[in-house]
Amino acid sequence: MKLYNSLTKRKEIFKSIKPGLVTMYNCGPTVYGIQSIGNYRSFLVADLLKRYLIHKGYQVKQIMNITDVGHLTNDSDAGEDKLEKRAQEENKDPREIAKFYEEAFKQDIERLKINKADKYPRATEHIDEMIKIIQILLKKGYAYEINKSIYYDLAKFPDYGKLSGNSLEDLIAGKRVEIIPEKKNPYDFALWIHNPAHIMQWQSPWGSGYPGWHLECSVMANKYLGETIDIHTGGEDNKFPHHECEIAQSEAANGKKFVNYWIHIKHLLVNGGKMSKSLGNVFSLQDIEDRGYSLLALRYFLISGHYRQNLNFTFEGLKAAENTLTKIHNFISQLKTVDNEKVNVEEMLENYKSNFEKYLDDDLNISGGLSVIFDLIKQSNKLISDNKISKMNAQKIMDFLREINSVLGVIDLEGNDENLGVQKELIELLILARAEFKKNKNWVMADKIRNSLSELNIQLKDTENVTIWEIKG
RNA sequence: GGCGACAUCGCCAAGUGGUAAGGCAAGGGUCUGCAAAAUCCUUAUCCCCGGUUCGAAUCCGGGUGUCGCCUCCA
Repeated sequence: MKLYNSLTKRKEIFKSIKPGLVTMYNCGPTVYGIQSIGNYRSFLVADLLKRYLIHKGYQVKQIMNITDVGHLTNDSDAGEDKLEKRAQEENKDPREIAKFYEEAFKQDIERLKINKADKYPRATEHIDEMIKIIQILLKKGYAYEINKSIYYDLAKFPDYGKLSGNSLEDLIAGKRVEIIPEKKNPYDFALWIHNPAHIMQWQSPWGSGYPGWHLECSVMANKYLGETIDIHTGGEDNKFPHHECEIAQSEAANGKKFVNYWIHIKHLLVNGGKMSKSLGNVFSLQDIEDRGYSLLALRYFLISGHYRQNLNFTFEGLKAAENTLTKIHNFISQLKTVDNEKVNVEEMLENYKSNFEKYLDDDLNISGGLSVIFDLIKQSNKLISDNKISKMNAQKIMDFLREINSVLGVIDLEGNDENLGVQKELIELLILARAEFKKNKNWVMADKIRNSLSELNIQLKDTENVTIWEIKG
């Protein structure tokens, strides 16, 4: 399988450090508010990648950090901490805020059917390790102390910028770097910040303060996954400076390569432009549901665009995704009812499977992967209408879809079968009654049953032999 | 000002040298008591200009346009 590596800027054959095991670190959320669907796009890509690696037979060890100590809005001491800001607005302790939104995040993940990472370590629970790495960097001469704050001395790390394409000279030339007099060089970033005004404080060898915001990822990746990890994912905005700083910290401290494959996920746009609060186009999962769309449709939408391409969110697009899913689910309902003469379906499925993998192997070519589903549906429908699909064949197709869905997670394979209990039997009883009415050409009663069920959100569909039903989405 | 990405049918989106997958939407037909579903058919020469090549959406150069990052952000 190939993955595009942001570091080398080309697709590379993926090879894990240890055979059969992949270590993956995902930049996770800062829990100072409800996460947007944009955030979830990047988490969904990590999920897709993990699911596919598992499909390929790897064991995947996945860590996603929870940032529960605020980042500064800039590297100066005067920066504002988002968590603290929120805490002040809501008149609460920052820890309360973080806890509340972390919980909300975890619920969202479940609702989006994102498989859980092995661990979601919190930044505030790793302050000791952060202090340790700062001490190592100081000892090795990569950092310096000024006024009880510690800065990274980037002049000592010439590789800085190799990920984003920036160079230190460019950064100065770019003149957006704010000059903070106490730093040796304007681009040096903070490892430890002394600022009595900050609410959250920890003790350190340099007095009380709080850690620089790039440290947590270096520390947690190292602690849970090792000094060199296979894959590191994050939104494209993290590439610079965050990931550059992680590299500088980890590689200087450990003397080893930090990450073999960097995966950066392009941003989700809304109506062709940046998602931003001022434009009022930042949507949460709740917003999506409130407008009557299913989260499964959202998952499909967010997953259906290649991760290295901006995906443009519109409600029109979401509607289209929902329609597409309906088509797949209709096919499954149909599949559950067939029972005709036999034809060998295994070869066909083998073919689709290898196509699916051929696409996904190529840097997660999701569009190609999805097209396999539609090809399968088209071919299967033809076989069904030719009465060539037996119950056993239908089962095999279902098993195939289940396998693919272990990677995609966008198909509801259970459909009507789940959580209905007695209701299910009642519905089928009514369908039976309607069949009698139909046989006697009592269209009034037949339509009455159909319409009444429809009002209860149960859609009947007459196929050639039987009537199938499903819950309306 | 610096760094980077992208530009393919009405919309979304594959395709990285051999004459354009797939989804949505639209139109027409079949099936059906009607409806829904299903199904069949129809719709592009790939932003512009120039070059390389027997041959380019695919490579090179130059335009134009869009988007992102450079300050916390997935």
